[in-house]
Amino acid sequence: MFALADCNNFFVSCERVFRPDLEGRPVIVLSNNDGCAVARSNEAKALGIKMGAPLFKIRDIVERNQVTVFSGNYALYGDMSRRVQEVLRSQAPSVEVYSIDEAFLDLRGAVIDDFDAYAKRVSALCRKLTGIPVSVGIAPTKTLAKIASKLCKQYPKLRGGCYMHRPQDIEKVLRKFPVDDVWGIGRRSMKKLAYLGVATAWDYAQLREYDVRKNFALPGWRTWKELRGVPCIEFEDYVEPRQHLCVSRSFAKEIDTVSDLCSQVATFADKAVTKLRAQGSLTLEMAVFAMTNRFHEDEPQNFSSQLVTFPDGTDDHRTVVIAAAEGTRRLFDPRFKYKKAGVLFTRIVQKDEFTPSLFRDVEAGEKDARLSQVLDAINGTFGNGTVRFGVQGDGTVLSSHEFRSPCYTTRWTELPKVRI
DNA sequence: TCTGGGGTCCTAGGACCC
DNA sequence: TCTGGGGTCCTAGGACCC
Repeated sequence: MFALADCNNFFVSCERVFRPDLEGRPVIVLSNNDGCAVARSNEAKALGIKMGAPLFKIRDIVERNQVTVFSGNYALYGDMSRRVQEVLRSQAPSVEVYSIDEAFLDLRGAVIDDFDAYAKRVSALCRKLTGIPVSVGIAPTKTLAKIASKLCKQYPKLRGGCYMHRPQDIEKVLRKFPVDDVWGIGRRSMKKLAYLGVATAWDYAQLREYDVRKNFALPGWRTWKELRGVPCIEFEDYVEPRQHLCVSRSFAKEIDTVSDLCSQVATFADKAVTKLRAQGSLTLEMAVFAMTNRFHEDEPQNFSSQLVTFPDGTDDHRTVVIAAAEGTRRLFDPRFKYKKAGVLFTRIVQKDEFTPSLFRDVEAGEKDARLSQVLDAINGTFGNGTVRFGVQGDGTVLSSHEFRSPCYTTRWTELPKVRI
C-alpha cells in the first residue's frame, strides 16, 4: 500500500495557523507579484474564485465578501512544510516529498493492521503537532492514493483518512471521479478523451490498452495501469539533483534603466547560486533573460537572452553575479520596458563527478570558495541579502507583496544578536 | 492600472557515425 | 533504370505536475 498525505489548501492553512480568527472565513493567497490566487480556503472556493484567477479580475468578489488576501510568504510555507514532513517521517518507514504540500508514504512491508485507522491517526497527528489539516489517502497504487486523499477533502466524515482497496469500492469511486482530476491526465488530453467517450476515471481504466498507448503514450499508459491497481510509478525517496535551475520574477512596475535591471538580475543570480550550492552542483552555462509585458499587446514586445559559459563549472557567488550583471548590460535595450527577468542554469553537473581543466587557477578558486562559504553561512542565518554585492543594489526584488504576513517561524530579527 | 514561478519526462526529427 | 541498414546523440516542443 501507498499513502498520499496532502495538506488542505496549504498556503491558506499556514496563514491560519497564526491567524486563527480566519478559520471559517474566505481567505486567498496570491502568487508572486500579487498576481493570481494560488491557494483558496473552502469558503473562497465556494465564492467561485478559481485557481489562478488574477486578483484584478476577482476584486469585486473579494471586496463584496471581505475575502482576506495574503501575498505569498514562501519562507513561512517552506518551514511549515518541513514540520509536516517531520511528523510524516516519524510515522512511516519511507517518505517521498512530492511537493511543498504533498508526500507519499511507502507502506509496503509496514506492519499496520488497520490502514483506515492509521490514515486517520496520521492526519490527526499532523494537525496536532503543526496546526495544518492533512488528508491521508491509502491505496494499492500512488495514483489511487491520490484519489483517496481527494475523497477525504470531499467528505469530512472521513476525518482526514481514507483507505481504498477493495475492487468494488475502487470501482464505485472511479465511476464518479472526473477523468481530468486524475493525476497525470491534463487539460490538453480532454479533446481526445471526449472523442473516445471517456468522462470518468472508470471509463479511462476500461479503455483498450492499444488505444491508451496510441493516444496517450507512455505516461498515459502508466496512469491506466495504476488506475487498474497495478503499481508502476516508482516510489522515489532519493531526490536527484536538479538538472535545470531557474530564478525569475515579474516586477511591480516595468523597468527601463539598465542599472535597475542589473541589480534585479544579479540578485536572482545570487539566489540561484545559493540553490545550486545547496545541492552540491556546478553550472557550466547560464542564460540571462528579460522580457516585456506580454499582456500589453499594443506595446513593442521583446524577449532577449544572453548565454554565458563557465568551462570549468562554477558555484561561486561572485563569478555568477558578475556574469549575470554583464549579461544584462549586453541584452538591455532602452527601447523596451522590462516586466520580467531571470537567470537559468542550463548545464548542471555534480561537483564530485566533474573534472575541471588542468590549467585553471587553483589558488584563486580556493579563495573564491571560502568567500562563497562565508556568504552562505551569514545569509543562511540572517536571511538572503544580508551580505551582498554592490551591483545588487539594496538586494530587494521589485515585486509587489503588499499583503505579506510576518515570517512567524523564521524571522531572525528577534533572536539575540550574534557577534560575527 | 492589474495576469506566477518553478520543475520533470517523453517523443519526434535532424545531424552525424559506420 | 536501379541508390542500405543500421546505430547514437542532441534538441525543441509538447504534455504533465505543483
